[in-house]
Amino acid sequence: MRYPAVETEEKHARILKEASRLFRERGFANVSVHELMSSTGLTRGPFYNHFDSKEQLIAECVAIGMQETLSGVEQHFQTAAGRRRYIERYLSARHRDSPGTGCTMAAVAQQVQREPEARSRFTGFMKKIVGAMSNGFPARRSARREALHTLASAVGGLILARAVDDEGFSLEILDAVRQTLNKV
Amino acid sequence: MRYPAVETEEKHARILKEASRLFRERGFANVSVHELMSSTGLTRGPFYNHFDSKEQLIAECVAIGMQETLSGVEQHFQTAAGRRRYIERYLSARHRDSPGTGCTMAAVAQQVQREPEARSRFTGFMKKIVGAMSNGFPARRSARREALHTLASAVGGLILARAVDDEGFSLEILDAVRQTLNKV
DNA sequence: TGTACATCAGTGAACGCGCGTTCACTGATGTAC
DNA sequence: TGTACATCAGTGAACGCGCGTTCACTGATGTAC
Repeated sequence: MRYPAVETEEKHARILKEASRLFRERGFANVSVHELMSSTGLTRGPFYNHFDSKEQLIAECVAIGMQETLSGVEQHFQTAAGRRRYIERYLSARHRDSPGTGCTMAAVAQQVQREPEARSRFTGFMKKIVGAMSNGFPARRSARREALHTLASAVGGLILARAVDDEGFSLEILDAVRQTLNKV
Repeated sequence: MRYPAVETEEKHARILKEASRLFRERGFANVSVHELMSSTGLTRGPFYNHFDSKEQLIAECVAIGMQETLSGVEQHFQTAAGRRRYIERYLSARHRDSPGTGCTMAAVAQQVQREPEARSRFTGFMKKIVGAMSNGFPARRSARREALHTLASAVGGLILARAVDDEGFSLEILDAVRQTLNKV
């Protein structure tokens, strides 16, 4: 049957939002199209009314997540104090425990290699993020290097803190990276 | 039919070696038991003569890979010069392009979260690696923090360098992390 | 040392399962008159 | 404004596929006598 035109766009947005969360929480391969549609209250069929393929959905979700991070960085890396607060939050237990709403890089960096379209979007946004971060470092000559190193440390620290199954060790990793980055 | 007892152990070792390489290259989920056995020259059946399950094989492979890294760190982090050389090689294009024989942490950190047995082994080895790295930092008070931060930067840098599909940008990431770590 | 036979690492077909994707069908909505 | 009908976002069964795992069977090896 035909459905109200207003609801269609809203459903499309809901699929994207759910997918973006689930992909970050459990990985692309561990979220099925069926589950995704069920959690949006639909059956599996109409997925292909909304998207060409799962691969395309993945690419869109990566772009959406990276845009979120880019916006956050643009907003907070204007000043050294803002940068400090951003890093503080990035390397918190709370961020570690909520990958579904957290940084896309830390969630999908390893999986993105095997998804060409998503990988390309990932790369484009990462360049913009590094550019935005550079503004937060005063020394003009080394700003870009410092930005790249800060990004690698923060992403690496978060990934490792999530990988281990020992809470004390996990917090130690987050603390070590946070303290070192805030000394600069 | 019955097969020579000598060959059995050799086949077991070959499965482990192949799996360890393939898992790092393509991820646990993207290497099937069938493919693994084929590449060892066998059919799929006898996999279960050698291992209880794919899950158990994954855990063993993670342990083997982490042991390799631990040995390397123990060997090279005795002196500041050795540490420098190790980091230089860790953040090289060559290491980036050979995940199959490279660092297990950078290859499986994100997947290990969903494999409890592998995760536990990963955690145990990571503690030992951090301990071994600490010896390479002279300042006794901050050695452990510096070791953790160095590890997070190196792993994060390698993961991000592998994630992007732009060679120039990828090299820039490796260079930035390498230069910053070698300044300390 | 030679013979009889139990052992067990292999073979390869088959199992059930969940996956991404397709498609014939439905019927309230939105439109043309 | 009221009626006739084309539209199309849904439904839900079905597709082929590859997965991890099981199992009845094989026959040279290794062992007991």
